[in-house]
Amino acid sequence: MNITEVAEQVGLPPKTIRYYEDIGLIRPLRQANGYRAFRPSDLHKLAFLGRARRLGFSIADCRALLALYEDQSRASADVKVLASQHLAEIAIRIAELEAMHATLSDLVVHCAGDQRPDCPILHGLAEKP
Amino acid sequence: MNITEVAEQVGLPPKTIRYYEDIGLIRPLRQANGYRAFRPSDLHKLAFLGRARRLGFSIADCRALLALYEDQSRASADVKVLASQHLAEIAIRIAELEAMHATLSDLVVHCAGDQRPDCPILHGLAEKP
DNA sequence: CCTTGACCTTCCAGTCACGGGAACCCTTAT
DNA sequence: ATAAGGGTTCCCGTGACTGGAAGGTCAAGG
Repeated sequence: MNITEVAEQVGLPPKTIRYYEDIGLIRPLRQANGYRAFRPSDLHKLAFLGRARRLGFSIADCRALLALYEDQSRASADVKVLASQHLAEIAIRIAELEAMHATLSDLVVHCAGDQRPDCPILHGLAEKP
Repeated sequence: MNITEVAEQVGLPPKTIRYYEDIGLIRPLRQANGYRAFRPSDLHKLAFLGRARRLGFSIADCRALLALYEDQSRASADVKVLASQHLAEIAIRIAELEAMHATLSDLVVHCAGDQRPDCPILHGLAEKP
């Protein structure tokens, strides 16, 4: 199975798969012609990585999660700590974005949006503390 | 007024101020010794930029907003379009993060977080569609 | 006058997680 | 034999800075 087909199966671009090999997240074998030879375990890891990335985990987190995934003697507590920290970061980012949204929404609502130059949005950006 | 004091007044690091000059957002004058000479208008622009950035506008957006801010014959409609688009992007990012949060939260809740290796979080990352 | 320390300057490298594109090799079909 | 469509490596660019090195400037103290 060549890289493009693997890419389709796991839902990651070929470039990303090569990059993941570069940084040591996967270590596929090689065929005689130099092409990568992906084992089922490589496919599983890639799919795992794809799902973790889609949940917003950083590459560093993914590396740690993958190590836990591979380690049959892991403690689920270790996984839960990682995931909980990430969950907290997501919550913070949501709160920050909601604050931005509220402030900007306020400004936008009060802007006439016509041909006149007077604009509460620019006023807000220029003058508020 | 030297760059550090300006930085404190407008709430941006000196490095960022130099960077903003680099990319042409501000054009402070120079003193005889080569130090930057900031006019009040430079301070206003920097404060404006700081607030726009804190609302999540990209540098490209900030450049456009600054141009509108400087243009006395602008139409507030142009500002409103920019701000509304950004608002929509913020909303999308919030939705994405909330989806991640919901999924991950589900996984975390079902994880015992003890010394045993069995972990629903890893199961979820490994097996779900 | 000299030095010290705290400024300022420019420039280069690194961040994060890839994506684009060049230059070249391999396989398959015509 | 060649053309199309894989694959490979390698290098550069992204956004918005941040850190750090090398060197110029300034005010105060001995």
